[in-house]
Amino acid sequence: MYSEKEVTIYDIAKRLDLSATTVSRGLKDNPAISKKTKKRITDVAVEMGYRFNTFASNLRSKRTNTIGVIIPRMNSSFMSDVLAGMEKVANEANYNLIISQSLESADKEAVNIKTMFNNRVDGLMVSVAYNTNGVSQFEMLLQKGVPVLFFDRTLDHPMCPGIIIDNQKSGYLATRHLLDQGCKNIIHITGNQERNVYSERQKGYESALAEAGIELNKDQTFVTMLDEQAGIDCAEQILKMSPLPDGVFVDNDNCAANCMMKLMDSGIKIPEDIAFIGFNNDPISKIIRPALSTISYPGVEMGQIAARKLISHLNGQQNINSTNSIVLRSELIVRDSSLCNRL
Amino acid sequence: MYSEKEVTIYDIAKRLDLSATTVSRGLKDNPAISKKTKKRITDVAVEMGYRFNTFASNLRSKRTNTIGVIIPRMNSSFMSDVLAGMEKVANEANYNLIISQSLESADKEAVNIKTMFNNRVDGLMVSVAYNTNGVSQFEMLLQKGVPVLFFDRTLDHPMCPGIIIDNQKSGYLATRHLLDQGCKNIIHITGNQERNVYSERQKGYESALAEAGIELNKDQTFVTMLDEQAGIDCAEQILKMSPLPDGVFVDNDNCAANCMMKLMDSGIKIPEDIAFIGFNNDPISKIIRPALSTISYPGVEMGQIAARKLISHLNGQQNINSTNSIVLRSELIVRDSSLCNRL
DNA sequence: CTGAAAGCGCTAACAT
DNA sequence: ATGTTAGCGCTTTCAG
Repeated sequence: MYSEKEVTIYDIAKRLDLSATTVSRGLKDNPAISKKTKKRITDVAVEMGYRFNTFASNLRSKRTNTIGVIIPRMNSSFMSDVLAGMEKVANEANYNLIISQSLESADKEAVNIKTMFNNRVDGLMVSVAYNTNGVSQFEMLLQKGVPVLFFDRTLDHPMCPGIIIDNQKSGYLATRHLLDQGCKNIIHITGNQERNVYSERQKGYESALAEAGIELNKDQTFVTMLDEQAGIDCAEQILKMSPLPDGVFVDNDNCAANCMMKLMDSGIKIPEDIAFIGFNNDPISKIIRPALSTISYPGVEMGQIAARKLISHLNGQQNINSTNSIVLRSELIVRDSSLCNRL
Repeated sequence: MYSEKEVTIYDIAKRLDLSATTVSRGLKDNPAISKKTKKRITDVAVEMGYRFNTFASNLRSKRTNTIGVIIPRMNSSFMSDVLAGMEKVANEANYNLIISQSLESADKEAVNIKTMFNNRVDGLMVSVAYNTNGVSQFEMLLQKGVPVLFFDRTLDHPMCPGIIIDNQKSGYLATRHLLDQGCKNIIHITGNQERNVYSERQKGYESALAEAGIELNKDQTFVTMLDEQAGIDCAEQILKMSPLPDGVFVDNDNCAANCMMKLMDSGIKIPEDIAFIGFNNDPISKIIRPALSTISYPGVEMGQIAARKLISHLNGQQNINSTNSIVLRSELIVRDSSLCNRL
């Protein structure tokens, strides 16, 4: 595989007439080594083209300084923000990140967990797939003392904290905003109710309706995959409804945008006929016309907090198990798609 | 760190009164082991809670079965497709992927390359950052015989093939399409001309203008970061131009969409006043109104081909150095944003 | 501040 | 079809 022979700390040691131990320490800013020796070591290391062997180190020290991350997909601006936040904190604390996608499949997620397990990650941060069922797949990690932390889409487990937003309140705020605009017949396009993020938002939707004295109608909650196709399909369903709804709350901006455009292409006026609000504050919400009202939540911060929490546990500064969940702030952003003012 | 003591192949060997070698082979589908023994081994392994130690294996075998991927960002639908393609091929060939983002920074990219190097990736696939300069940062890998392959945003190096589309032709097609619609005063919003993807598209733009007998005007080429802000900034610049351009070709759909919306917000009619065409066939191009004409290119396929190429080299089936580049098909997609028909 | 010795868990090479 | 031996390159432990 490799054309040149690898340089080891023994080669450096021989050259400098030192022991391998000293070289190892010198390469690592160990305080027991004098500045002078340290400099000689690093200089020769560079000169000889030495590269650190992570495997030997990990094998010996039984620590990998690696944190695993499993997410449904990386192609959303929210996830991209989360990862950026995690990476920053991890890098600063000298941890590497291994990132893998479940592509919304519980099976693929289970494989990813296993791979992370075999790769001996020091800890794991997960936002679970659409159809994940139960938490048993994490037991092997927990039994070996590998901490697991959930963010955004969480599971309930006494050992695993979750970093979340208040989805119920956000769902309430979104629905309440439509009600305040005079909507009386509001659809909620949501996802698998096993996922906290969607069931909580549904609860918020329901409580806002209840507060306004509007009876809950099960046909007005659409459980979907929340992808582009779902947006289009929902639009078609909505067009068949009679009377038409006068407001739509969608748990994902991308899905909302697709739904909205399809309706507009069919002659529906937004927000005059139907008011819209999405979720995530994805860049797309600012670009479409009418601009999409939405709920904003802080991806970068969520990633940073998750990583910080996990790393402080790994470093023994703070036990993760004492935390149940950390709730971040979310915010209603009003744009044209919901400003119908029917009152 | 770990609460239980790790089970090794020696533990399994002792329990079954076999040698560690046999256990190692049995765990690996080595044909030299009888089915019966194999089954006994795997059963006991599961029972004892054995987990394979990647580090010991890598240390000994000097192979990691890991391929590194460095990309500018993962938050685009194109990159997401590329990664999905790579992951599929890699998984099937029993390779793992380590993915990292340069966030368009050459410095961060250099750090990533170093990390990949230390992690002893068997090979590396890279789409370079916006401002990457030269190829020297890859030399350390190449010197150790680690193959490097570029995709989409490539660098010129005799040892490193590139998987690309014909950017010049695509730029030509986009510009030519605007010309065919009767545009005579066409802006090209592009990126760093050191990047093949942008300089080639610029060449295509220039050749289409030349063919139409239109003189090239340097002020009509905007070199930008091609992000959302750039789209807005360009719109502001365009509004100050006199006469206004009648066509805009943008090297990125997201930037194009932002530019277009800003212009429309300022009263410009698209495509009547200014025709627009983007690049990438990002989902956003289908959602905005008018729908954005664009150039489509196959992300999943690009990822698959890149991974296949690299892996067949690693497996010794095909030498990578004999290939200079592989060019995939790209395609003009006409939507409403460019249908002005001024002829 | 530095060193000697041992061993992390696996697999390659060479037996049998 | 299975076993023996040795060693991958590092860090830990104990000793100076």
